[in-house]
Amino acid sequence: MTTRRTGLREQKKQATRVALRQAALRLALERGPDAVRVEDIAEAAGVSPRTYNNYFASREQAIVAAVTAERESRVAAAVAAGPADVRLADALTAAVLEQHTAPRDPGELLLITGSPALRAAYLDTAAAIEDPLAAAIGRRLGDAGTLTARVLAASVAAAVRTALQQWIQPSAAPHPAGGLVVPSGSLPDLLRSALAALAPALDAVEEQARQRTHE
Amino acid sequence: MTTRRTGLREQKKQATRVALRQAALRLALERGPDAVRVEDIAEAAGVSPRTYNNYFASREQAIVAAVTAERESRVAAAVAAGPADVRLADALTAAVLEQHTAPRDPGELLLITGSPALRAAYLDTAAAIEDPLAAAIGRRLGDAGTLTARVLAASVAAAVRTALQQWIQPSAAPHPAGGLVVPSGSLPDLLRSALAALAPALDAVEEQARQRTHE
DNA sequence: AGCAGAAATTGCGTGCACGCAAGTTTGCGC
DNA sequence: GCGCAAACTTGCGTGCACGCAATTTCTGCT
Repeated sequence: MTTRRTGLREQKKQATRVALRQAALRLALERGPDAVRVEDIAEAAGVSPRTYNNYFASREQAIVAAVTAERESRVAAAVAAGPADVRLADALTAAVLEQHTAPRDPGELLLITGSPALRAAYLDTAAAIEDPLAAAIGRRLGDAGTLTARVLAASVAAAVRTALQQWIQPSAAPHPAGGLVVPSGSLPDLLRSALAALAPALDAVEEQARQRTHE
Repeated sequence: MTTRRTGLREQKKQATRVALRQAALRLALERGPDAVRVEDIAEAAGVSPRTYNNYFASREQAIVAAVTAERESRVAAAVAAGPADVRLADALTAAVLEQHTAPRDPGELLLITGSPALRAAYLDTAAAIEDPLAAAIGRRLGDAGTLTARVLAASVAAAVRTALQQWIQPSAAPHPAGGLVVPSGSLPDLLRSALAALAPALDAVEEQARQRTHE
C-alpha cells in the first residue's frame, strides 16, 4: 500500500521519471552541465520537452534528483518507523545521516559543486523532506500540535540545508581574519552539529507530548 | 554609517529600487496582478526591462517587496540592538512580531493572497532575514559557533515562513475530520506559537555561550 | 467486451530570467 | 578641472517555465 492508486499508469509514470533523471545525469556528466538542453534530456528519455516540465520544474531538478533519489520519503519513513522510546532528535539525526552517507560517485559531486545553478538546486532538495517529516512528527505528537510539527520539520530541513551549504561552498577567501573558521569539515560532522542545535527544541516538544499523554 | 559606500550612486540606486517596487504595487492593484508585465513596471519606473531584472529576480518580487519593505534588516537590527540581559528568544519574538504588525492596507493583502505566484513570493521574503539574523546571532554567541548561528537563523526564518503559510492559506477543505484544526488564528498568535517551538533551542545555545564567557 | 470518463502527453504561444558585450554615468586621485 | 577605473544601464539573443486546449492512453463499471 506504499504506492496507492492503480498499477500500470503509475508504473509508467515512475518509469518516465526515472528515465528522465537518468538521462539528465548521464548527459550532464558526458557533456558538462551547461551543454545540456531540456530538449536533449527529453529526447533521450523519449518524451516531448513539454512532458519534461510536467515532471520537473527546472532544468537542474532532474539532474540533482538522479543523485538524491527518494531521500526525502526515506527520512520520514525512518522517523515514523522508529519506536517511541528513542529520542526524536536521535532518530532524526540517524535517519538524516544515513541518507547522506550513501556511497556517492565523486564525479557526480564534482558535477554539482561545479555549477552554481546545480548547487542551488541541490540545496533545494533539502526542503523536500519537510512535508513528509511534518506528518511523521505530527503523528508522534498526537495531532495536538500540527503547527509545532510543521515548524520543527521546517527547521530540520533548514538545518540540513545549512549543513549542506557549508559543506559545498567553494571556500571563498582563504582566511579573512584570524577567526579559525573551520574550513568545511566532514559532512556527517556538519550535519550532526547542525541538528544538535535543534535537539533542545525537539526534546522539549517531545516532553510536552509525553506529559499530555500521561495527563 | 548605515549605508556604506559613496553617496550619489547609492542614492540613485535606492531611488530606482523604490520606484520599481512602488510602480509594481500600484499597477498590480490597478489592473490585477496577472495583467502587469515586467515591461510595464519598468516603463512606469523609467528604466529598461533589463534593468528591472538587475534589481528583482522575478516579476513578483517587486510587488511583495513593496509590502515587506526592509523588514529583514530591521529584525536583525532589533536583535543586535537588544541588550544581553533579555532572552534571545524574547528579543527575537518581539522583533518579528513588531515587523509583522505594522498596519497593512487590506487591499494589498487581498492582492497577495489572491494569486498563487504572489503568495509564494511573499513566503520567500521570510528567508531574507536569514543572513542578517545569522550575523546578529553570531555576534551574540561570540563567533564561536558560526554554524550554530546559521542554523538557528535559518530555523527562525523557517518558522516565520511556516506561520505565514498557515495564515495565508485559503482554507482548503472546510473540516476534513473532527480534528479541531485551528482554522487560522491571528497572525501574531501564529508567529508566537511558531517561535515558541524554537525557544528551547535558543535558550540552550545562549546558555552555552554564557558558560563559555564566564569560563 | 465495451464504453464513459479520468489522467497523461503533446504542440503551441507567451512572457520571462539572465549572460554578454557595448555604451553611459559616477567616484576619485592628481 | 581632468582623465581613468569602477559601477550601472541597456539591447540583444537564447533557453526556459508554464497555461491552454486538443489528443491519446488507461481504468473502473456494467
